[in-house]
Amino acid sequence: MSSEKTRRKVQVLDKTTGKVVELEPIKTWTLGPRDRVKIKIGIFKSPETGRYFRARLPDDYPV
DNA sequence: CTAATTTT
DNA sequence: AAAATTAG
Repeated sequence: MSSEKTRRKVQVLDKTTGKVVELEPIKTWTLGPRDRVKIKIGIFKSPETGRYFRARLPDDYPV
């Protein structure tokens, strides 16, 4: 549906406000070149500004 | 630059 | 089509 599995809240730095907030990602995916270690990315919408922003997720986030 | 993904 | 996200 949204991401996959039980999406939980993550502490992320809201790049639009500069504040740290706990949000659920709209969607998450892994990012990285084929032969490199991949990182996890989530897309969020700031509750303050309504702006979208992406942020890295913890490596153990259920994607 | 490469990777995926979405919003602008 | 561009930007943004991380790091090797």
